[in-house]
Amino acid sequence: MDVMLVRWPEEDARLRQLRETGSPRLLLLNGESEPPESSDCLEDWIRLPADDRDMRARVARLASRSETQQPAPQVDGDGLLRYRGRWVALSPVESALAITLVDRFGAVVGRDTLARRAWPEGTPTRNALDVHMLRLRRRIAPLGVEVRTVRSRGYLMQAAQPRADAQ
Amino acid sequence: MDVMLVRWPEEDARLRQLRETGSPRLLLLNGESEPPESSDCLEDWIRLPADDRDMRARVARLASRSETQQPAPQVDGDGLLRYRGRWVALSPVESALAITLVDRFGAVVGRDTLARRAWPEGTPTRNALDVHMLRLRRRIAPLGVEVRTVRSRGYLMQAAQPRADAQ
DNA sequence: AAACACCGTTCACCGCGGCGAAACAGTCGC
DNA sequence: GCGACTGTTTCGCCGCGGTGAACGGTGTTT
Repeated sequence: MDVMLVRWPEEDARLRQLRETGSPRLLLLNGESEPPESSDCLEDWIRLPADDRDMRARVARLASRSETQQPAPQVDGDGLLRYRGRWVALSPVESALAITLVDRFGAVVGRDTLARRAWPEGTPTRNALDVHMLRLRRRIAPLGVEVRTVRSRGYLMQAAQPRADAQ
Repeated sequence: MDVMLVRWPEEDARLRQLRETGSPRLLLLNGESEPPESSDCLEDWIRLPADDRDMRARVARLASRSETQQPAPQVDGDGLLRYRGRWVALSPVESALAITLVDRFGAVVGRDTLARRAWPEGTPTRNALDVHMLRLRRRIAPLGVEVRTVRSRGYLMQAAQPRADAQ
């Protein structure tokens, strides 16, 4: 993942967004600004004007860290979906769906596969899966994970992409 | 844990030792030295001569990281729950519950497990556990420790986190 | 182009049960 | 007797699973 450069404190809004999505970021401090207090391992800062080698070294270090971080969420035995140090509790049905999606993280999982995992005895209604996918989406959104629809194919879980219409 | 200051590259031997033990460390680069390549979250560096605020900020960040990476409280033989240098006294029942939760710090512990530890002879009532969990929560809150409910699965003890619903 | 079927999203609602929380009461130790 | 500890009752919220319905986009048929 690319390391984002953020002017600080000018681009505070952008910084918050990057923190949400867990993107590695290097803050470029202007003049006499106080360094930020975050202890996040994917955040670093440097004071301008900066030596070019120093900046490259810090960018490289952030990039290395973001690579060694496990990119896929995990669902533990207690129905907790963990991602980047945070977690949310899932309901039993949501767990079954999430386990299947995490298992093929980044790839499409068919609706029939999901339905069989969630209801081995048979799907209740046509709508049931959709509703539970909606609930799962909202539940995991705060973690920066999203479920995308692939029409007539199924669903795909991935790290949340920054919204294009973000304002 | 205290952050160690290391002159670099002069004190290279000492740096290796600190890396071995996992101590948080700040490298003080002399003149034109190349920055080190470690991506360890408990290692940082700064080029001399350095602004005093900048150095304090980096030391504080390393200290914060080293603390949050070993966040498990302890319950001693006298029913004292200790965390980050502070403590609170627990009642016998609360101790039994806290010991079980600390043992699986950060993971879910089932209600039945907790009930068996607290009352080996048999649980008094359904609600007894709830009430004691409520009391334990209030007791340990001042230390920055919280017990989260995972519905229909059990309870989970962890370092108190800023409320996620505040936005 | 208009009509249509298909697919997926979202909302409102219901029944059930787990859990939170307050209030009260009993017990024990100092 | 006072305070800490424990257990019980009661009330009520809210999470969960399921259902029906309204809405909208898409591709196909006429």
